[in-house]
Amino acid sequence: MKNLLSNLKITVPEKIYKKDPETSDLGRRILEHSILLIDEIGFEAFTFKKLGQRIGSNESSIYRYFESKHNLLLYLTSWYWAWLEYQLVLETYGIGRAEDKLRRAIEIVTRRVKQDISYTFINEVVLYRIIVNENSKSFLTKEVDQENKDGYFSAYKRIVTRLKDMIHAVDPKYVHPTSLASTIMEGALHQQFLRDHFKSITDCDKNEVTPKDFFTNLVFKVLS
Amino acid sequence: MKNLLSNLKITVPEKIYKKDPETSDLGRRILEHSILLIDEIGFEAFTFKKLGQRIGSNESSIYRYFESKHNLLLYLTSWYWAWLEYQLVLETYGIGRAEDKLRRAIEIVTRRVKQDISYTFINEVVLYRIIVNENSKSFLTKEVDQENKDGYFSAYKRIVTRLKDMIHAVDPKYVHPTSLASTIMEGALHQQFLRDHFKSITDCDKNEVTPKDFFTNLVFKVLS
DNA sequence: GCATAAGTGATAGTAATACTATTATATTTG
DNA sequence: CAAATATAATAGTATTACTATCACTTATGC
Repeated sequence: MKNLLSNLKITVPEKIYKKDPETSDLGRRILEHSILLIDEIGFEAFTFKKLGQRIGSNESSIYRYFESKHNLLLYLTSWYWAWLEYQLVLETYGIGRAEDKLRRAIEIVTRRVKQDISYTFINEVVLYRIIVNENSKSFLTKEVDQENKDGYFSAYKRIVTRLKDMIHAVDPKYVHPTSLASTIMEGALHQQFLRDHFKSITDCDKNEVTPKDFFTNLVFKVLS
Repeated sequence: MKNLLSNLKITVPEKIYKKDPETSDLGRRILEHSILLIDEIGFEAFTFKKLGQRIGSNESSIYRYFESKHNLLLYLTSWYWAWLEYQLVLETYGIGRAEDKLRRAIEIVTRRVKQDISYTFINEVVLYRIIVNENSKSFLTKEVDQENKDGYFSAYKRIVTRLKDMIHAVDPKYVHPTSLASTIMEGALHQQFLRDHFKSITDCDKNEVTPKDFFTNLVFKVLS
């Protein structure tokens, strides 16, 4: 799987960037260090000036790749969801039994990324923390409908749809498979956030419970 | 109930504000119009200067009430959750059967606010839209742990705990009542957002389905 | 090998943001 | 009526989120 992934280029909707950051050394440094810097100081305090200082480059050069820090965030989140979609497709491809397939899928979309898997300039462990903390900010904006039309959220929506199809395969009579799928996706991130900051309103981390355990149990109770 | 509520003052943690906005005419205008303006232009574009122009007052006067727009958002979200907690307590108080009580509670925390109920300067219908669009931004910050210690999120956490207790009363053997409760709370807002902006990844609004229907069905399947 | 284009860095500049400080004036309260 | 408090007006600061220009370097095409 590692080999497969390292040969595949994760595709991000073109309109998100002005110039493809994967095609140059500076672009790759922008991606690598924007992830580290956003993780360190948070998206609100993150600026292109600070990033430029960090990578020994100029603010104006970074603007040649992304027209705003919001678009850079869209790039990072799109990259992550496209990457997760590959994991999901590859790791569930060979599974025949619908129930096993769904069980595996839930594991994939709810697990905390703990290892840098594809060995590129993108550190997936840190990127995952950014997803937990900042993903919602990519769509909770006044521009969401236009950006949705431009296809910026398509990777995320495709994952939800794949999950929905797997839920449907297990129980074709269940009437809310799409909402269940989107609840798992968003809920998993939320539970991860709660276990880091609001332990009193989650069961995760008590008795070794993980978001995977919670959602697996939930889904199969709902479908059985 | 209307009378009860109009006599009760919704209490927001003191440290959130520099001067209690409910104690003066200017303060009340700040609350009233910040809700309307944030709803119109979004939290990112909202500034104290624009709010000042809108209410015929001065930027610096608004800073005497709130030290930043982030704290104003914390005030509004805290107010909403405190208000919702009253609704929850009052509307479930007399219900004896655990199952009926939980059913009612789910309805209360998942329903879209459609009527301005308590007739104050706070428009709850518009405030609810702000909660859907902006609530996550109140805690997805680097300051969350300190602000949590200062009690800024206590009303929200109390609602989750009350819901958890009701879930436990229905099924004491269910092992993840707290995560289920927090999933309902966050998931309801998310489903509302999806039905406004990402219809393809929710079942809500198809065949008259509401977040209440989805979560009621889900919870009672999980607990039965 | 040379011209052209493309990429980068440096600098400057602009409008707006997110505040703080000061002072004058108006209003409330004791 | 005096004292305290609240508000408005103005000014000022550091930073943000960009845009524009120009010089310099490096890659590419013929």
